[in-house]
Amino acid sequence: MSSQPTRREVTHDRIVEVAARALRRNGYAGVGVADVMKQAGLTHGGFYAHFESRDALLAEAIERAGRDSAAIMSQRVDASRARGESALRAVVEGYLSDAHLSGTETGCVVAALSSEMPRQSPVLLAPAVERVRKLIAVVRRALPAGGSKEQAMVIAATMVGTLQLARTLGPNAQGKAMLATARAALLAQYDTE
Amino acid sequence: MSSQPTRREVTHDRIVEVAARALRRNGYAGVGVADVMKQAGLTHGGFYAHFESRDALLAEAIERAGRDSAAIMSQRVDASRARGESALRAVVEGYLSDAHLSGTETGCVVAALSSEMPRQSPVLLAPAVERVRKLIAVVRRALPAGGSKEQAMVIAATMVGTLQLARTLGPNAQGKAMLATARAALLAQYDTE
DNA sequence: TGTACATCAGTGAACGCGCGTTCACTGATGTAC
DNA sequence: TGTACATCAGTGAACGCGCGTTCACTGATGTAC
Repeated sequence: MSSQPTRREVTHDRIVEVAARALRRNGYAGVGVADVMKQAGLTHGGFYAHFESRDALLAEAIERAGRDSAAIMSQRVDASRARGESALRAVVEGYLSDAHLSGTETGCVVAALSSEMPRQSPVLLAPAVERVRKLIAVVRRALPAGGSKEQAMVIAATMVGTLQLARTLGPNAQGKAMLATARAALLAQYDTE
Repeated sequence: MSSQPTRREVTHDRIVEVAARALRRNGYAGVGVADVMKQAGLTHGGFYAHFESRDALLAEAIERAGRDSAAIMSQRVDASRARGESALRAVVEGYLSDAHLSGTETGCVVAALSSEMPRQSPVLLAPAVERVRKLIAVVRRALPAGGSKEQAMVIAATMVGTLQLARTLGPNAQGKAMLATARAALLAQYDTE
C-alpha cells in the first residue's frame, strides 16, 4: 500500500478499528454510527465523508476483524511449525483458550457473529461467508500432513460452537470446563503429529 | 395445567408462539412488539395487558422455542430406541438435516441465537443458559451406554457450530456438504451402538 | 328468566426517545504566483 | 518569501422514521338478584 497514508486514511482506519471491536462485542445491531465516531474521537456528522452508509462500515469492519484474527492464527501455525511443535495444537489451544472466552471484542469474528450472519443483507453476507471460508482454510493449514478439508470443516465448526456455548455458560468454571473438554476431544482425535 | 384455558390464555399463547418463530428467524433485535401482535391478529396496544415488557415476551419465547425443539429431539430418541435403532444417529441426522438448514424459524433456538446469547441482559441470559444445558442433556440421553457428559458437550457444540456455518454458507450445495461432513464425522466417532 | 351492572380483552391514537442520515458551515492544510 | 485562494477534514444542528410504551375508551362476556 501507500507508504504515506493521508490524514484521511488514518482517520478512516481508526473508525474501522473501533467498529471492528464494537461489532464483535455487541453484534451487528450494537454498532451505532454516533457511538463509533465518538470512540474514534470524532463527531458523528463526519461519518458520511468516510462511508456511504452504516452497512458499508460494517462490511469493512467484518473484513478487518477477520483479517486480524486470521493473521494471528496463521502466525501461531508458522511459529509452532518453526519450533517443531504441533500446529493444530497451537490453533486449538489458542482458539479454545480462557483468554478467547472472555476476549470477544478482539477475538474471532465468526464466533462472535455466526448465528446472525445468515440473516444479514447481501452486502454483509458476502464478507461473512469469506470469513467462514478463511477460518476453515487456516485450520486446514494447521492439520498434520494428509489432513482433509472435511476434517478442517468439522474442527472449525466444533471450535466455533464450543466457544459460543462456553460464552453463554459464562466466563466461569462451567465455560472453562466446556473449552477444556473440546480441546481434549479435538486433539485426541486429530492431532496425530 | 388447567384443562379449560381462558380466552386470555389462548391469546397469550398465540403471541408467544408467533414471537418464538420471529425470534429464531430474525434474532433478538428482529422481534418487534407491533409486528408480533399483528401476526397474532391483534393490535399492538393490547400487548402490555399480556406482558410486562418486550423482554418478558422474549424470555417466554426462548423457553417456548427451546421446549418445543427439545421435545422433538426427545421423541426422536424414544422412537428410535423403541425400534431398536441408534438414538444418536436419529438425533444427529435430525439436527444436521437439510430441513433444519433452511427451517430456522422452527428449529433449534440455540443454533439460531447462540452468538447473541452472551450479550443479553440477565433476564434473557438465564433462559438461554437453560436451553444450552437442556440441549446437552438431550444429546447425552441419546448416547450409547457409557456415554459421558463430556462427549455430549462436544457433540452438541459441533452440531450447533456446523448448523451455523452451513447456514452462513447458504441452503445450497455448500451448506449441505458441510452438514453431511459433520454427520459422517460424528457418527463415525460416537455411534458405537 | 330477564335485567342491570361489573369485569375483561382488545382498540387506536399519541408520546418520547434513539438512531441513521443530511447539510450548511468552519478552521486547517496545501497550492499558485 | 509572502500573500490569496482552493481544497480538505471535521463540526454541530436538524430532520425523519421506527419502535417501545402509555392511556383513555369500547364492545363483549360473565355475574348478581
